[in-house]
Amino acid sequence: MQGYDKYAHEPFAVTVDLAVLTLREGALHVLLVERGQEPYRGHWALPGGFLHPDESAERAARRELAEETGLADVSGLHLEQLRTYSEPDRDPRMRVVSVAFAALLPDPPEPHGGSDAAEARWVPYDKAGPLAFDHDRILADAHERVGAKFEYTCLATAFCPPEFTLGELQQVYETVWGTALDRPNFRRKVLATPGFVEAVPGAARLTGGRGKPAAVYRAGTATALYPPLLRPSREGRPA
Amino acid sequence: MQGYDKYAHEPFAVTVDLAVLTLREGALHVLLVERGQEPYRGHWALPGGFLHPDESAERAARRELAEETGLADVSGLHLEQLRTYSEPDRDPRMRVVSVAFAALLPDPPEPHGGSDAAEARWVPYDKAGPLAFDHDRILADAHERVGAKFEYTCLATAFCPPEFTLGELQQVYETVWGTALDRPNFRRKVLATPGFVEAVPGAARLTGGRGKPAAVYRAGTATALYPPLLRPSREGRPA
DNA sequence: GCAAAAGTGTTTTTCTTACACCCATGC
DNA sequence: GCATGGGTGTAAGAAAAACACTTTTGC
Repeated sequence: MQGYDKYAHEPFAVTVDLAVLTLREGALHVLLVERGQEPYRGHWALPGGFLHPDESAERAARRELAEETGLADVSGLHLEQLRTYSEPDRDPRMRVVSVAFAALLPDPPEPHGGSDAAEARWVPYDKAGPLAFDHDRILADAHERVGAKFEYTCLATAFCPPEFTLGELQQVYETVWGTALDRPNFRRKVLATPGFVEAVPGAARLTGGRGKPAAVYRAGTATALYPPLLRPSREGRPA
Repeated sequence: MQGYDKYAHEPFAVTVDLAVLTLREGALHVLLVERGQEPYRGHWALPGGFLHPDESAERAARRELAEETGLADVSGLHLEQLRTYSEPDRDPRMRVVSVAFAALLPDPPEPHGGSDAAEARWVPYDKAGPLAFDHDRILADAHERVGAKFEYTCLATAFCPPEFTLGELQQVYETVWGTALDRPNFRRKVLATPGFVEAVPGAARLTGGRGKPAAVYRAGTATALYPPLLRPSREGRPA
């Protein structure tokens, strides 16, 4: 941090990139925008943009998220800084350092209409083809991070609407992890963690058209999950 | 990522800040430098510096680490990106976005002599008084991150020299977590995880002057630790 | 009645925890 | 001998995993 003047005149552009994840019809989706200019014109990319002079990366991410999704109320949504991508050649035109975030939304908040000219769209995670820049890696990192945090935090409720059933919460886990979970054990685990969910007294909802109506819950106040709820598959888990 | 020109002329300075941690005489230490100029002249701060035009934040962090510690071989050392601090007012003079890293060294690699003019010194973690800028927070975040990663990765060996005993490895855990662990259980856990440590065949070392010589181990190839080795205290654990 | 989804119970196994105890060394 | 640190054994408890079974709804 000493030697301010030395390289102070080698400025960098600083951007945020957003991996906005949601669940639609039981599948993980990501918000992508189609690039309207070079480089990568016509390719899909993660939404994002430059930091304004007076805002932090977190604020910039929230602003971009609001702009891209058309949502005015993004205050309560989960936004998590992933890491910063700074390879010198990650943008062919100029030196761009990008602070990446993962954002979690309950269901499609709206089909969204971005304020930017470029088209934006929810795309199934698996079909989010080759993206522009290093966005494939950012997206993969976001998925991995979210999956890992599901193990030891109550983050999964961020994918759920204000009121949800345990079956829906379990589907969130199963979709993000890509594995099936045992329902009885999942129930017990969630209910045994104080503050993970809290029951909505009278409510009950019919989920699949058939079957017994399910009890309705709200997200609790707890953030940590102890003991953790570990993913079944050990293979291919990064450090 | 669209709209390159919009704010492209509001450049930011980009720096790296390093929370370099090591264990000396059973206590966690952090590498600090004394600032030779305003602001915070005379205060202690985390080492760091500006990104060069052609290097990534990771490379810059490694370069600064080598410069500050006087170590030529910092290639194998553990360097982990923490997060990026970008509050607009974090530096009173100009807009500086800083990518923070945590670095783990086995013992003092040397008393180190920095190439920079400012004095650098190992300081006990607890006595790392109020630091310049937001470095107190960065340091606390680094400690928390390292402690958390000890639970589910084999990271602790990064604090150990190439050859170490299980008692020494246990001390690493105890020092970073600030809690005592049960020796028999710790042993079993470590040895039950394939690839965490591997025995050095003939070797044995006398650790405390007295007592039975301990078997010597090397770091294994595994990175993940499954099942995890969870910290005993659940209180005050962040999300 | 049947299928589908929610919810309960139980058993087995695995992991954690808390100890008691033995071994090898320096003094 | 005895203090010190390394290493082994074991039994109780907690948690995870597997799976059988009941309940309530729509058709």
